[in-house]
Amino acid sequence: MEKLQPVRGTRDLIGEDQRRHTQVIDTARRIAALYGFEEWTTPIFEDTRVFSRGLGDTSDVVSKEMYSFTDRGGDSLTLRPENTAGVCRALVSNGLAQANLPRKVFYAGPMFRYERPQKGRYRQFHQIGCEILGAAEPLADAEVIACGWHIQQALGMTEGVVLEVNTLGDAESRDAYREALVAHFSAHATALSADSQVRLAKNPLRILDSKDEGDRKIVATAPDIHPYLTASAAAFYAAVTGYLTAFAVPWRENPRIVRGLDYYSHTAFEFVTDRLGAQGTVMAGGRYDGLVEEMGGPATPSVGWAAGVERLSMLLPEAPPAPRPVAVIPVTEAQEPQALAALRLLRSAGIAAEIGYKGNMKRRMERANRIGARAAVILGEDEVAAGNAQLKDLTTGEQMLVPLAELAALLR
RNA sequence: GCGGCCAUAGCUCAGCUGGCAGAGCGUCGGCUUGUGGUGCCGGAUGUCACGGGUUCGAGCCCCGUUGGUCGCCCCA
Repeated sequence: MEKLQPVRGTRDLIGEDQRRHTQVIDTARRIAALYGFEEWTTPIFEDTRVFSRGLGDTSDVVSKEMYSFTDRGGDSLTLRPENTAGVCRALVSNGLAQANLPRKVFYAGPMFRYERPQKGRYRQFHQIGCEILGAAEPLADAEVIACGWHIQQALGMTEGVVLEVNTLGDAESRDAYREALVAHFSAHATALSADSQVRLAKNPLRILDSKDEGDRKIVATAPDIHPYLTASAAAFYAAVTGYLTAFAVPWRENPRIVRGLDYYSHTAFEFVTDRLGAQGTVMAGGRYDGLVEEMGGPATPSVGWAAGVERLSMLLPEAPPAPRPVAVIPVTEAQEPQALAALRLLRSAGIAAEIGYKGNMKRRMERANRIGARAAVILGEDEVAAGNAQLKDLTTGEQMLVPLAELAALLR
């Protein structure tokens, strides 16, 4: 029979991998709650239009990178490639866009993109994210970034990670900037890489993050957006960065950060590291003032970010340790009832405890060691008769006789 | 969609110019019938990724496929 393997770009989370994953999500959930975010869970698949609206036709995203399928009712459905669109759709579907804004949403869960896997990049991967829906104020941008920064701090990974911030301005600023960029790159068109010559026609902003050596020289002399900002867009950017400083979040300006889609405006930011090969972005986000309208809701200015759990897991300074239970060991079968009673006692006291299902005492000791038990509670005929147990510390090897009544307190 | 590198035991890997399939770790058993982890002795484990080809003979050479990995494209 053919050996079954996980499908390309998917993987199992077991042992240390799962503990890292859990730590990232639990920590993010806890910190996000401190900032007033409530957790939402939206469906893993949606009507394809939830994701295709607003994407336009400038990229391969819709045609090549979504897991889309037709269900038995003939509807086109898509496994969610990201969760911002789903959250915006949920806001509208549940009638929440009408009142009580802004709404602050945290989410965590699997996402799916049909891509070639590489370091930190999978076909089923996991994201956490925070969105503030219905807030046009720059304080919202700064707060959502501060929350992301705080999560990374709580995970102990801010060493080597830098927050880069830029603005895309408003529509008027961006149109002017795009024109200037096209003029600059057109003047060097023949020197551009083949990829970038295509970008020049399709999505000129993307030339700014080309990895081609020759392109980079031309990019270096390309204009920044800042001279093209309208007065109000410039004021918005100044307010966001001022609030970041007030929140004590270290940041630096990177005028090369862009976004490809039209519904983005103003703030764009990325937390980047050089420790993940080609996949240097750890957490990325920005302001999207047009997306909720794309979902059929009212104009709802919003800002948020998403982060890949796999990448955050790889950056954890150390793996969370495996839990170390207490092993309860009857010396012979005759002590099994007392062993079960001790198990119950320990678990009721909130102490993780295990019992082997078979084997003599030696086997059970070996198993206790293998599962990483921190202590063994050994119940023999003599101990049981006197209401005692042997309590053995499996790290030091020290063993002492203790009354059963004191067990839980000694192991807490 | 495109390219570089890789694929031998559960894991990490060695395998000479093409000549009997190997090591360490792990695992199992024993030394030790009321004590793990450290010691000593012993055992088991392979479609050498898959399919073709060359050869007296292929883990090794050639072609293809699949998978992994690192990049490119893309990155909502």
